[in-house]
Amino acid sequence: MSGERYNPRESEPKWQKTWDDAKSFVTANDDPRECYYVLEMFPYPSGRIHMGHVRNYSMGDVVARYHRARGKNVLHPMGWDAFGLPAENAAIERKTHPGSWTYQNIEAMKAQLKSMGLSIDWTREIATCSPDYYQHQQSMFIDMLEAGLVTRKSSKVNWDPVDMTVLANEQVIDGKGWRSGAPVEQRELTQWFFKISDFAEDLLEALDTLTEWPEKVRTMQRNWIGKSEGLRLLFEIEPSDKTDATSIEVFTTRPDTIFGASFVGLSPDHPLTTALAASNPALADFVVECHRHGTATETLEKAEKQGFDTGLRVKHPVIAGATLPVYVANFILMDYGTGAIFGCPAHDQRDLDLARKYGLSVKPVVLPPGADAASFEIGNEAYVDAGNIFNSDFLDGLSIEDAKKKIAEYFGARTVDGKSQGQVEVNYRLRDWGISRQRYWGCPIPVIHCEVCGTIPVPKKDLPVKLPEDVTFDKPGNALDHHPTWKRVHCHQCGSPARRETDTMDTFVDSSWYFARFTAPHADTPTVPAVANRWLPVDQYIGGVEHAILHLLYSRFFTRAMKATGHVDLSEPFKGLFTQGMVTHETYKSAAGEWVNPTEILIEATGDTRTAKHLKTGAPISIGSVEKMSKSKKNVVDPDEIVATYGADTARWFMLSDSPPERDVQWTEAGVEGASRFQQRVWRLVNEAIELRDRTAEATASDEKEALGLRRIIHRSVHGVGQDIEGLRFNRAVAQIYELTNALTKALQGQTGTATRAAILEGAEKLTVLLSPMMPHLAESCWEVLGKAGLVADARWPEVDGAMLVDDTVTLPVQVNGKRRAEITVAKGTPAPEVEALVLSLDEIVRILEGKAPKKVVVVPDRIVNVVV
RNA sequence: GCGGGCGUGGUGAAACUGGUAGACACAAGGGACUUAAAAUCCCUCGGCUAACGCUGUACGGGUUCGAUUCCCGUCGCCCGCACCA
Repeated sequence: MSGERYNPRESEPKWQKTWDDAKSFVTANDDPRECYYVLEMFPYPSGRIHMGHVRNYSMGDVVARYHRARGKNVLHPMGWDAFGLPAENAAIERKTHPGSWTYQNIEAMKAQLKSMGLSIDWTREIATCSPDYYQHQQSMFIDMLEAGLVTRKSSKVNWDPVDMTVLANEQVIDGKGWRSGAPVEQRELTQWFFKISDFAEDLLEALDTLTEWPEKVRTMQRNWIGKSEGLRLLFEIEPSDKTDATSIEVFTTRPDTIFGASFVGLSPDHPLTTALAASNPALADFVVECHRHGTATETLEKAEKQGFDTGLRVKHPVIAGATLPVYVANFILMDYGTGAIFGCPAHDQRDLDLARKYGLSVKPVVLPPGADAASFEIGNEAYVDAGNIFNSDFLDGLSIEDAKKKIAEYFGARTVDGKSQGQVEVNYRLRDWGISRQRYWGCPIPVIHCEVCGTIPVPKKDLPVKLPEDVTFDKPGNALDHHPTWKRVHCHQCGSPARRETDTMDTFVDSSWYFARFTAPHADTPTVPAVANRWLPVDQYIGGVEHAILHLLYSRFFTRAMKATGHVDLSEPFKGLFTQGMVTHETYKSAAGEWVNPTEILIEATGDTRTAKHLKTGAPISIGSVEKMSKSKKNVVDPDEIVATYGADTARWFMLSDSPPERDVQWTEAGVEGASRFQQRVWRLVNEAIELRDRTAEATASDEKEALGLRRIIHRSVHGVGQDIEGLRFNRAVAQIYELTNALTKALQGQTGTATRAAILEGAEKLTVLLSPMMPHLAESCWEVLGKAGLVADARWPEVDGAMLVDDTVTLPVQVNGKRRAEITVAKGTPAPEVEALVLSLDEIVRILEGKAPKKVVVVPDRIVNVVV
């Protein structure tokens, strides 16, 4: 037995079947033990898993198996984020149905995930494209519609001309569609929206309660919500024949600078601009010009500030008799605040750029600390920092904060057009979540448009509104809309002809509640609240940081909306969040500059230099930088091949070793081989250890002491590995397991006594359990060899003997002036004066002191000694 | 520009609340076993030095008996947001 190498190809499928047959990972909702819910972000069924999945699911599986070993009732499900555009694209390319393509991919990926030996409860598997799932989403949509959490409104939307669909603001990155990469256009469409902005304040404030989330993600969400407090302020328009409007409302966060105002600015999309442009062709041209730049130019920041003088003037609200010009300016956004501002060039860079260009006045009203009020001037840079107000009549001398308060009170007490002139207001950058998508492969929005009754929800008894099967994709655009009959219905209320809504929901809706559905995946209601409330929030959620805003913010909103409609009784879906790093690999290029896959090349190393050549042609290949694995750079490694060659345990182990999980990890051939070697080492160790049982032992004097030392290491490892797994420091857990293995291997070589042999056997057994969350198949094989009953998958995490963690002696480093010169071993807790005396009698210290008395001796008991001379 | 993070050997990295810098692994070099290879085992491995030693955690200062860790400044890299009034 011991001579045989461990063969993962035989053993891994065997144990996977054993777990399946024993239903080892099926979780019962009525299990009374403490619950623990661990979830990895579910995958899009692209057809193949990649190394990023291997890393993600390995981490989740370690957490799941560890907590199961700690005696908890663990929920660890898996499903498929199965709606979305790639299926439609595949349908066009291959003339198949998006559904059949998707389900084939699911089968293929499921087989791959199963080969990884994950402790997943597959009885809870869900696919969001199944009516079993999306009917509940439709049902909740209706609940939310009735609760006033959904609206339909006409708005300017981001239109992706390649995917021919609408995108949410969050899905536009650098002016391009997040998926297609095409420059996004602006269009006016009637859309369905979730009223996420109603929850802006709550979503912002609750971030503080998410203490187990990375600070980075919380910051990103905070910025995205973008809260700003300011003042809505009315400017009176001087009577003019150009307009009937009597006032302009602006939003400002700097009302303290009102005395420095030199113009009022309007967005090119402001209603007043539109009205003025109707009778002013030059202004109309200017607006068109702004739009051209607004969408086509990516580098908005570099675009020059431009303005157009409308000829209107407004009364200066605090300087009697003064008036200000009204400009339309290209940098003012319609969808923030009121779409109008007042410009204070001295203290805002954009305003300053505009003022310099058109010769408007620049009057400083905030004096930097230490500056001289008489001589202070603004050059080409606006002053935006702290200071005291000056040049501002009744605000003079106040701090910015105090001036803001005072001026708000001042305007609050005055009226323009019968309204309060100034109102304190909080603004958010977060917009409502537009969910209409003009696509077939998504969850149908369950409403109809009746000629008589208007837009009304489909009755719940008629759900699901199923997607038609017989669709064609020969025309661009929405196949659902093109379907000859699907959308034609009769109103369930009045019987009049009606039209089904042909928009489907953004796929981010699907992923906003799947974690709740997993708690009762077969229920005939969206959730079973009592069950969901018991499992949720997810204790540990693990996934990529690329979802820091979109998915995580939507899920937080949706959970609140589900709470408002009685489907769950909590607000925050994810208690602990962990964002893992990417998997990277070296890149390779041929002389012709084409990317080459790692499997096609041969690397030769001589000393420290590595060269590569093509496996077949022998042509030289240049080794490039380390990049995220991607198809385009061909630096991908296929998990299937790795599992076939080395086994799943090796792949899992390597993905957990070396790099901290939140950082990127580099996939290397040498690294995998190291992991594979370790697998064999453990196998050999366990097999050799077991032979000790059959041999007679000799008694030696040092035996007891050696055994105790070994047992200390064993217990420290059990303790440390557990701590590291709980803290998700998998790389350190791995390092500790290496140390334990090294110690046991060494002990095995020299052992002679009974006690040491017993300790080695104890170590082999505990090592097996420590290993089981990471290399579960190997651990089962070792468990079997050790002759233990049952499965290690069901074994309890070893108890730590607290006495083994504390040593009764301690070795203190002895420093002289902060440099280590000697060490001294004393009983733990030896008082400082005693230690000092011992240290001063050390040969090394006596030699260095040369008879002189030390200036000072610092003794930190059980830690360190520092002699200062 | 704003916000956040990071900078430690040839490489990935450890170092708990300020207390022996480089655990653990990879790579490299040397040796043992072998007809040979693979596998395995042993040794070396931050820099300078023959050695005693000296020096070293991006760089420059500071606090401290003692700093990878705390503070100030500089440089570099990464990520997010970006005309948000």
